[in-house]
Amino acid sequence: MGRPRGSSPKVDGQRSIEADMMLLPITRQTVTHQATEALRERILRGVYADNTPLRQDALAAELGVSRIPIREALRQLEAEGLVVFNPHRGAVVSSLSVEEIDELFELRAQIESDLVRRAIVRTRTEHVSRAKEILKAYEAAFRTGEVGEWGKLNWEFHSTLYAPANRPFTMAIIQRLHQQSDRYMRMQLVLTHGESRAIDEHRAILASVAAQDVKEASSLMRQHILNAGRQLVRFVSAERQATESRSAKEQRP
Amino acid sequence: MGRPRGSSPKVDGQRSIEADMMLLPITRQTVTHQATEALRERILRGVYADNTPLRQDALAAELGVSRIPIREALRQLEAEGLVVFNPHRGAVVSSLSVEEIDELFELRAQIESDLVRRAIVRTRTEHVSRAKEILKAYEAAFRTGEVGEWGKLNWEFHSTLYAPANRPFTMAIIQRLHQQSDRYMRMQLVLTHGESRAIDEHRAILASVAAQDVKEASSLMRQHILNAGRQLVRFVSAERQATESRSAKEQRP
DNA sequence: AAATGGGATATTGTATCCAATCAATTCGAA
DNA sequence: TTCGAATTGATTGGATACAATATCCCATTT
Repeated sequence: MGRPRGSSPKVDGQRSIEADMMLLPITRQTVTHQATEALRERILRGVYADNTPLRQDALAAELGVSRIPIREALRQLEAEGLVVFNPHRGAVVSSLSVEEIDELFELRAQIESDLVRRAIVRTRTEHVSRAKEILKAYEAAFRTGEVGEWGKLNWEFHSTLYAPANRPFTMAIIQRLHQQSDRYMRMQLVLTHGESRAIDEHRAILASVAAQDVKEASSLMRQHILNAGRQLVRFVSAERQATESRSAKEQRP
Repeated sequence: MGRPRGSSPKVDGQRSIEADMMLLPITRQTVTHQATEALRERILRGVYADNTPLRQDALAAELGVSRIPIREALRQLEAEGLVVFNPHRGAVVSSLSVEEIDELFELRAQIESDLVRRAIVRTRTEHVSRAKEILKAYEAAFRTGEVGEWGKLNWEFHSTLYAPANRPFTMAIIQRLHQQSDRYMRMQLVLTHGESRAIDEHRAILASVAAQDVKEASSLMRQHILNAGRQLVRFVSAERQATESRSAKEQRP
């Protein structure tokens, strides 16, 4: 599933093509696709923070492409909820209200607790061991403060547990919800040096999954997500309160 | 909402502008936005059926615009799951497998039964009367066979019941799931002249909502959606079986 | 002080051009 | 004949240049 197409070498031409193949093993993707991924990555990693205006020319220059793929990428990210378009005023990185964050986590709790319930009866030992591996990497990233990796590994852990449920449709939706929530979780981790409660919760979840305890696993997952949500809502509220009063002070110094 | 722009006559010149203003009061939308809506509408109404290739040039000519807004619209629809891109081969209208349809309805049942549960305690009489109005229009459209209106009214009915829950995030997701499912329901209605079971179920749901019976409403909603899903899965399975054996016959006559 | 009227700066959209790629068909050889 | 390779035709992917809007800001005017 990894690389779309290994070769199709097309030796025909002259000869430098082979050399190119060596240097760029495979880049078999359209520029639009690459731009979409690059921009999504930057938004998720916080390079472009909330409400950052995304100027087409600047992005095009930055990625070394024309504006066409940039615009298509932005449209796609708009549909994913990561950017918002204002006609003739451009795109900005989307921002979730506290209420939306709260709703987001409640929705996740509902869907994901059901997913783990469905998955657990079909979970094989290889799933568990794979989840265990990911958890190790996750905890390492947590300790070393690599918040960039954190989000990806967190999703990998969760999705590994859900995979046996065989619900591709639901998974796609949940992945987007994870994207949104991880964006703020990452910020929280950076600024608070992270609570390690999530680690314990992950371990407990994995243990109950390994033990095939459907009820327990589902319940733990639900609480895990709701806990994270509550914590995050508190954090974001405080954060916004702070910046708000700060900007108010700037207005009349 | 019919035609995006009657013509774009480009009369520019001197004075016909006033006349245009009279005819088209204000169309304050970007062409990309209009193209997106036009294409989405056509896909949902079955003008472009499953797996129909969507040629950029053809669509551009059809809508009287250039290829750029078409491509951006297609990207957006791709993110909505209505079209699928194949690099260098173009976009085609997406098609759901029977398994995906099944999953889709189970997911809807889960989320929407919860939504109505949350909504019901905040439901006011005006919500109920509005839902009753929509239901009347819905049944009328059902009788007269206006399957185009059907999907829209079905969504309006459901969303009216969910609105008091105040869950914009969840609503956006559910709306997309409705889009996907209505696409196939519409086909079913056309070809089977429609079962009227949905009408009875809708009435029962509305009655339980009006009676503030949380448990009953949630349960009815869940069954309503699962029923529709089961019915649709049967229909689509049979349909695909038929066309499959038909095309097999064509291959060796 | 409020309203008006330009620019300046973006985005939005069109038009053209070219390269890369895929699909189909033709061509050639076993 | 049949299988495989090369050619061709059509389409997408992408760049560039340019025209058109729309918004924001700011100076000017009333």
